[in-house]
Amino acid sequence: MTASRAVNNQPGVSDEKRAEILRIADDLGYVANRAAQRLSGGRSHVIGVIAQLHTLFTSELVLGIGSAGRAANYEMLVYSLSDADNRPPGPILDLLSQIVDGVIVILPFQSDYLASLSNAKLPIVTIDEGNDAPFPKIMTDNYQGARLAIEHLAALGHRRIGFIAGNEGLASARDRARAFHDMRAQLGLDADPELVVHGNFMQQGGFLAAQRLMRLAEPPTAIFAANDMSAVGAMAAIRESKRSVPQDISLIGFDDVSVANHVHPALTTIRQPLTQMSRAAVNTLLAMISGIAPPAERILLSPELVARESTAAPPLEKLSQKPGRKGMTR
Amino acid sequence: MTASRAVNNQPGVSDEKRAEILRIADDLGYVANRAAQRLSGGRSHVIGVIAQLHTLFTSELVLGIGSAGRAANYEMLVYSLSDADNRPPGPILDLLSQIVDGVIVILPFQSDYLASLSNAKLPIVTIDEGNDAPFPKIMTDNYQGARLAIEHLAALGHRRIGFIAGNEGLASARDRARAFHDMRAQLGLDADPELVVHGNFMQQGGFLAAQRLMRLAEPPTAIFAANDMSAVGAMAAIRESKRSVPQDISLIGFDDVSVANHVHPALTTIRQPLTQMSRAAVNTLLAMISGIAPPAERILLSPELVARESTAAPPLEKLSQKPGRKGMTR
DNA sequence: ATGAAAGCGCTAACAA
DNA sequence: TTGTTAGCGCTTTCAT
Repeated sequence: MTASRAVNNQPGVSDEKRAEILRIADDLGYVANRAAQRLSGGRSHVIGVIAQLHTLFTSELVLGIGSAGRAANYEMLVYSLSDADNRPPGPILDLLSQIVDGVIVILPFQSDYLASLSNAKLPIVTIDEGNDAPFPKIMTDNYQGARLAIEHLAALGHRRIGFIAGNEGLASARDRARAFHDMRAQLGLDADPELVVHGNFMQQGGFLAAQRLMRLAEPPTAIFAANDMSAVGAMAAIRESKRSVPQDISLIGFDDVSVANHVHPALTTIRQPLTQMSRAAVNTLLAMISGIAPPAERILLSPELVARESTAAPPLEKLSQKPGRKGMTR
Repeated sequence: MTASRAVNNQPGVSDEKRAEILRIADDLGYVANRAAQRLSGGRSHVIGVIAQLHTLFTSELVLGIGSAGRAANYEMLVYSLSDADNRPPGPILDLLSQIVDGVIVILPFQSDYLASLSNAKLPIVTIDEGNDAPFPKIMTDNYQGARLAIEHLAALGHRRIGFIAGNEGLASARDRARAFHDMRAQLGLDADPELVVHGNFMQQGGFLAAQRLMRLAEPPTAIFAANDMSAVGAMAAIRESKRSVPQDISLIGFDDVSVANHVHPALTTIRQPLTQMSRAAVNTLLAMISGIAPPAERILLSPELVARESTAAPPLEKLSQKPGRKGMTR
């Protein structure tokens, strides 16, 4: 009836009638039934998010998507993937598609998720990965970010830089590793293979990794951790080895998750533009929902160096191996 | 038609017909439309969760609810409250009620949330607060937990114990504070009011609070932080003051969030039985959905002391002020 | 044991 | 500009 048009701001209703209808609707405390809207082929004005809520980075991203959505008058519902969840995403998408107009997928650690996503009949945008998937992908330029990190350390005078790698299943981790190796070669830094250790993007992995670096015959003077949580773990291991950050060892992370700024010393890191990412994801998705072709197959956002307290010049006695300086005590 | 009965395991279908229907359904890749189920007055087998995803504790609880739900063949959808969200919960519940069979609310920092929740026409269970709300509440015995913490410290020999309080708007924080004061009096511990400092359940608040404690003319030999995140912040402040945990200062937290075990030294803490809590919440909710009256208006779960590395006996020279011992150097 | 009819709240396509 | 009709996928209730 006319009421539907009025409530949905659609043309073809006289101003008086519209005002009257809205008044009555308000009096009645009318709330649109989104499920019914969707069932009858319309739009529910709800977007779905599929995410693994295990990391701070993901939670913050979800929060950002929520705000961005709300700003566009869209509600958000989250489907939380459990860590051990190996079920195919098909049924989940089926469930969501009954309610939401489109889905933003923050890719989980387990890859191969994309394959089954591809034949969904719902607008989808992915965040943080999915190189060869048939829908738009929002990501930070991880390669460029890692370059910034190494350049920062090199500019401070570090030549022997350790690297705590991330989860190899993730493209983001691979890009950061690639940049590390490239920059190391390019800048002529110490290429000792022992300086590269495995991590898993989590605190504990960072701790173990840094422990190994600290036990090296000649430990690095700086460490680049592939994400902030690893860096926080690394910080504990460095302290445990009776060294201090940044006096003895400089430490830089990646993400700029909120803890980075609350840890002590505050962590120097590469900021992923979370707000921009969530906004870009929402905008792209809404465009697709409106039938507009996605603006770009891949949106690459620029990371940024946030210099805080955990990086400094290396200790003087290690500054260089130039003859004549070696052995200086201070 | 008969198909509905067959799919829903309802009586009144011959075994052959049922088998045939299920086979065909499977062939067709049939997936029930939950929205339609709900629209027509049935059950969607989806539960909703309203939560603020800002703290690790909340995220872990949500994950737990998801598993518990899945175990009972229920899916879960999360509505994420943004931190600055002051909108009344009414519309959110309206939205959710179109999709889910019941809602678990993890109460956000802003209180007064309950009032508007009360006239919902949907089964609701709250976690962690809501003393005088008209629905079941699941919570840990915070008072008892805080008692365990103080008793642990006292048993190690501490007499001068600092307390980093939590967000006063939360009943859980108030209960823990109350227990601290009661136990202090009961055990005859040092009652210096300067030993109690404000916190906000977050890392940064804990850091600031511990800083104040460390600057006291006579700092405490042990600190009880009202939650783990505060404790992690406090640990940084203690270190910054050139003291070490637990040699100089013992530290105990509350929650047993996953980082507690990954921090170094690993944090002694009071464990909230997260799995039990989420299971209890889900079970209670499912019972209500089935029309069974909730088993209890309030389910109180028992916390548990998890002794790790951050607590120890106080330094010998501070052990007591008994004449004749004072001034001992070791 | 099976099926037919009606309706949940909406929107699309059409008629007036 | 307004209203009517049909149908989205289900679960009732009431026949058969």
